[in-house]
Amino acid sequence: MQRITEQRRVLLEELQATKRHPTADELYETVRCRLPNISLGTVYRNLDLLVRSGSIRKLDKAGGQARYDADLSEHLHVRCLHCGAIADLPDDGALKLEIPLPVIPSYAITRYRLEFEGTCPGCSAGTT
Amino acid sequence: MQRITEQRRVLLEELQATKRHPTADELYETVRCRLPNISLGTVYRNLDLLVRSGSIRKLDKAGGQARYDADLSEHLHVRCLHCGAIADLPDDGALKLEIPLPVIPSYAITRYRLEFEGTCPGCSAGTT
DNA sequence: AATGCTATTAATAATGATTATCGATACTGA
DNA sequence: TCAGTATCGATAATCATTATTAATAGCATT
Ligand SMILES: [Mn+2]
Ligand SMILES: [Mn+2]
Ligand SMILES: [Zn+2]
Ligand SMILES: [Zn+2]
Repeated sequence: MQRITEQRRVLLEELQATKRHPTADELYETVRCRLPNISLGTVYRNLDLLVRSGSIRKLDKAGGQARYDADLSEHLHVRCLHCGAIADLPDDGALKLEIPLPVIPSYAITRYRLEFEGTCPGCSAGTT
Repeated sequence: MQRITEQRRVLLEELQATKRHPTADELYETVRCRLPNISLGTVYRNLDLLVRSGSIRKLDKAGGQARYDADLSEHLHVRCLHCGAIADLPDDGALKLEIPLPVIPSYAITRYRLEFEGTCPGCSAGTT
């Protein structure tokens, strides 16, 4: 009962084709080249469906637009504080983080959120 | 030129008097007992001023209300996925996390966000 | 005390990302 | 074929937060 519509398929394809962690807005612009009549609501609806079915990840952020990632492999992100762009951290080398879940009486801690922040190459070039 | 208004002082006092990490809304209700005419905009404005002056911390969250903390000591938080409540992690014992900032060429990584998630005692009691 | 200056306020409107609604359309399977 | 329903595009609504604005209050100088 979960159809594979053109809109959903193209959306997933375009997200899988980029390493840029685009926002719903950016994805909307991209997808419009192939589906000129798609509406922004459809983009949001299908991104939500894809997240819920486990096909993509949502990288949300207070006070800004969420970004989406079709790379389901375990990896961490760094977010630029100036432009909001997200980049993958290479997990080669020193970054083998093992974060143990804390144990608190009667509190069931199931997971954590970890994200790095800084200034991306583009924005540090502008701030010369 | 930064006056210490009654509204600002009471707001800070009430936040310092609780361990509950209240939202702007909750703080608004609390403060109205002492300042019945305060407006929600004033609460937001002064919380923002207090954050910017380093007197309190803001714990924001995508798709929900931000919460505020007057405890400036270094400590971590756990957020309940059901009710949104935030609790402090006791930093005694095993939780001496040392997270090294990753080094990426031309990317200036300055800090990280780490937050745990789970189910608080109240919500796990309800889900019996 | 009177004047001028500016920070702040309460009330209210606006913003912006996301979600909900709805009538129309397109699949799907009996 | 045809009922049932998933999805669509368009558009309105939501909701936390921020901006605007006219009025007021604090402070300094005359
Ligand atoms: Mn990624
Ligand atoms: Mn705390
Ligand atoms: Zn940047
Ligand atoms: Zn809870």
